[in-house]
Amino acid sequence: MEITSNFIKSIMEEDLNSGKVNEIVTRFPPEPNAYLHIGHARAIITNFELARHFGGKTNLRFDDTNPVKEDSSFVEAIKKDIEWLGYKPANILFGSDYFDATYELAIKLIKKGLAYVCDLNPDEMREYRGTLTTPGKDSPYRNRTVEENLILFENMKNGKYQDGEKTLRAKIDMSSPNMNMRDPVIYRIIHIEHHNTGNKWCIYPMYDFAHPLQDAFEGVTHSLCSLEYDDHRVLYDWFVEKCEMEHVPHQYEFGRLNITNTIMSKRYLKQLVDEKMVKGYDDPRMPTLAGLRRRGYTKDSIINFILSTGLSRINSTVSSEMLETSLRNDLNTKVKRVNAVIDPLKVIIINYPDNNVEWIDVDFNNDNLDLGKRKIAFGKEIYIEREDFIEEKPNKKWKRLSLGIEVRLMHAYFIKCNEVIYNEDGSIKELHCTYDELTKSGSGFDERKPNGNIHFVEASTALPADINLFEPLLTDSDGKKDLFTRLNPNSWATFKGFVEPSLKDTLPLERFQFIRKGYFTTDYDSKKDRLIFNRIVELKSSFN
RNA sequence: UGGGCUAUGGCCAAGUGGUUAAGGCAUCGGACUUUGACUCCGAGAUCGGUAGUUCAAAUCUACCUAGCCCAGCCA
Repeated sequence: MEITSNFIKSIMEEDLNSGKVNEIVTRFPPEPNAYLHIGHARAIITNFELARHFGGKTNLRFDDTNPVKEDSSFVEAIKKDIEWLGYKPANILFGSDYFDATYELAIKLIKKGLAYVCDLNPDEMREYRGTLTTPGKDSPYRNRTVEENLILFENMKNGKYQDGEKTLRAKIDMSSPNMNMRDPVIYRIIHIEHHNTGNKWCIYPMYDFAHPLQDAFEGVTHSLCSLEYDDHRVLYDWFVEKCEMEHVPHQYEFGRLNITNTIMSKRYLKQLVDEKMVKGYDDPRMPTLAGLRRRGYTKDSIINFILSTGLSRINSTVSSEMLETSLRNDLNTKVKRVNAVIDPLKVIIINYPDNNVEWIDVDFNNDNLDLGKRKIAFGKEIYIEREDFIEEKPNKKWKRLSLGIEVRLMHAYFIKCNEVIYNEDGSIKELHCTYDELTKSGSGFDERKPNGNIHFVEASTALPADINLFEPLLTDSDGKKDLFTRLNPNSWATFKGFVEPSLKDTLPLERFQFIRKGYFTTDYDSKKDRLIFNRIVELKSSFN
């Protein structure tokens, strides 16, 4: 799928045509403090696809300017996710690669009288900043001399002060209606080991200062970010200008992507993992890229989904059905379609010979014959889906099995149900049916139509399997409620089912359509003697 | 009268003065069907509101309304 028309694409076209830039250079700048989720996929895909469309390039740059929150384990996870999506960064970089250069630029600002060391503590600074409707007032330290600031800043760098004791601030305008311009902090003191630079530094640049400079260092032309940075843009431009950067990058903002029934908050995702409400960041119910991968989503389904949602300056919420549709479209003709019974109900064909199993040749996928054929078994005892039987046909629309009703077992015979055998508790134990030898599939029989077609597996040859079905993690979307009270107790259900013999040697992440039941993938933990499948999505259904 | 941003069918989203206002998802009809799947037909908006400019406006102007973001030494 080609990236659709959007406002950023238009800007890039104009910039290329006007000669403002010779090449499109973008970057994806994750902070290595969490796993990437489907919301991040929009940023990744937009940056990479746009650059690719124009023959440009994209860097992966870890925004690691705050060592108290960041960790190299996240660096590896993020790299893996991007690689999985199929994108190859032109360069893999770290904000911390530029700490020396950034430090020099801070000194440059001091020398130009545009930055000063401030002794205000956090409470005082908040007080001096003013409010949304009232201007702030100048820090008492605002007019220190360049010489004094230079010495103080060097002392900061050399570890002469405690965390929080001093900051370096840009000298802009304490009465600006834009809070970001009220002398923002650009360096703070943090005595903690950094995952990349170790203990070399005890001062770290703030995002607003570091980010535009990093973009400029790398020759980024179009720096894409989300809407909430809109009123940081003037500050972004201020730093690029005042630091006299050779390359002048420009920031453009787009809206975040939300999906219905999906948790898109780093904090909540972390809480789910930390409090063991899920089995980790790659739990198949998680909207992390790692979780979606384990769930069985293909990278193409995710990319196509993102591209199909478009891009604008609106924070949008698209239906989760769109993601599901994208997966179905991707897999429909690509994967084998096989028989699996998730919630088995035993059926005995009373007029079929004992101890006999016949094998039937069947295409793996009618719509893609290249996938080949396999043999499916039929015999005296079979399993069908418990939900495919109701004693009394409820209405004319019911296209499954009922007492006295005849259906076709796909690729095999018509069967008619004659008797229901019950357990002591009144539940259905098994069904006694008869089959009609004349109705064998492929025989050309057309004397009568069955009341629908259902799938089955032959009992003696079927492979037992754990089949996991998922529902959304939360029961509602009221973000005000406590996470615990919103948890969906049915988000993970495991069934003891059976699959057809052709799945004997399946490997993790192989994908199938279980006929009439949805798309499934073989779980990472699946073994030859203990098959495990995860449902990716159900098939679309106009029933119910 | 703090600043900024946004407003096209149920959800996304093209469209930048002249088109019957693209497309996708969802929905509702219908055809087909050995998956109630797929596929194929068909159905739906006058563009937040009001007033203007113009031969002509979703596209320009003004005003209004609604929503989102900003007061971290987070990003």
